[in-house]
Amino acid sequence: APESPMSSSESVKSLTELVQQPCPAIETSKDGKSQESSEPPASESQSTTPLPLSGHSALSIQELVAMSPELDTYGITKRVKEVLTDNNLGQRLFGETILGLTQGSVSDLLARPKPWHKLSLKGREPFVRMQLWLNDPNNVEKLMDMKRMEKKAYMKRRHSSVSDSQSCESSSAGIDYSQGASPQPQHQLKKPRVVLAPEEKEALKRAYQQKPYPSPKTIEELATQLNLKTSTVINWFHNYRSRIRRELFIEEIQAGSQSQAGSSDSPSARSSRAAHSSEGDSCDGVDTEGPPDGKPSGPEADEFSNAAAKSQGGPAEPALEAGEEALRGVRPSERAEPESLEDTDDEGRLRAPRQSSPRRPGDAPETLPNSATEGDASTSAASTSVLTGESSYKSKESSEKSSGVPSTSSTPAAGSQKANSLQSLFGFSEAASSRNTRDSSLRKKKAANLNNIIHRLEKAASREEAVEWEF
DNA sequence: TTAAAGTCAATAGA
DNA sequence: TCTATTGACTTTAA
Repeated sequence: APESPMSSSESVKSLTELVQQPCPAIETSKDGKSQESSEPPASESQSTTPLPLSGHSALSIQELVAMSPELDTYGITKRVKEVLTDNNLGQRLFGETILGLTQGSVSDLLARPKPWHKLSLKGREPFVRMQLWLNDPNNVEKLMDMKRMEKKAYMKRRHSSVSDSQSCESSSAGIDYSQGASPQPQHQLKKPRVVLAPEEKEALKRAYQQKPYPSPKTIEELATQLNLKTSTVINWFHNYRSRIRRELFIEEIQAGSQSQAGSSDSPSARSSRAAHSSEGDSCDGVDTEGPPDGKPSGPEADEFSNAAAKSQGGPAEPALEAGEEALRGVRPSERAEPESLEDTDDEGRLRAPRQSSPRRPGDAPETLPNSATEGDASTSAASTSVLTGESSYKSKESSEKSSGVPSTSSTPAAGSQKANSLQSLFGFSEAASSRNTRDSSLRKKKAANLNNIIHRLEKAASREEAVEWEF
């Protein structure tokens, strides 16, 4: 792969400046950086990928990351996207050669960058690499070269394979994933990807709205009713929570950047209600960023759950419990194989439409997803509510959150601090988002924080451990 | 142990 | 082809 190590000595200092240019990439004089000087020093940290790392070799990427000043992740990704598109460079190439990430990861990263302070050391690495790359005056050129080389290699392979078998020596670009492993017994080892049907997703989202952190029991119920593996449901919740969270991050950033105008009203002052953008219900979930220390933020149970509870008469939780109760009987253990139940679906409980998906292999036959156990239809009042959904959406507003929660972080004190840092980082103030659309999401954030606190409290309580809460 | 964070990699769409 | 999405897996923290 290409290398462009800069003289280590300089790297240290230049790095800081390097890494912090917020603006137009490049321009940094061609000076020291970017000269392909040393290269062998594979460097100490083995873990580090032998990527270009634009210059420098004495320092491992981790070290660079560690000493890197705060970076504007959003700005960086924005610039990277520009440069890539302007030069017709693909994410795959960029990701593999510059970041050491796959295309999908790059796409995700560029589309939904998390704010610097929310990133772990590991998570900051790609951003530092991007910044270094942006500052490399020859960045585009190098990538273009890579592209050419790849193409050449591809052609070569193409030809040779024609006559002969296939000597896949991939391009020097390093695209050859050495999938060592066993060549032949590789068949069935791969299990097909599970693809959740829209209805299933909907059901899960609804469940999430009611309970972002479902109990194992609830998870079991969901899995059973949707005829999914428990692990799939668990994974789904994990993924959804984290994705919702990121969604929020960028929403905030964008809100801030576009509403520079206004406002300084405290987040809590929010009032107008606005419809929430996101697709249908999905995004609602909105969690929030958690406390500075990376705490998770709360689920957003807020609007929906509350609303649901209210509209349906009855607190969501209780209802849920009831539902669980009702569903009891379903074995919460291994359900690797879906026990498809013969029982049909009662009224529309949650329908897990089988047909549409390529579904998992060992999956159960076609029957419809069961409704929980038998008597269920009604029994699971809660589950019904959870799964059927209706309830929730509607009356979202019924409850105006108690406003007391300090935005963004679970602790007021920390909250303000955080707000500040956010502002400086992204140039916006939370307050700014008080505008309509953003409004609701911020409200949700607050609610999320509340929920988060509650969640943690419950957790602590269940453990009977002493926890110090600073609110 | 649990949840979050970070990624991979399959796959859907354009 | 390329990018976006997303279920699953791995690593890291608490």
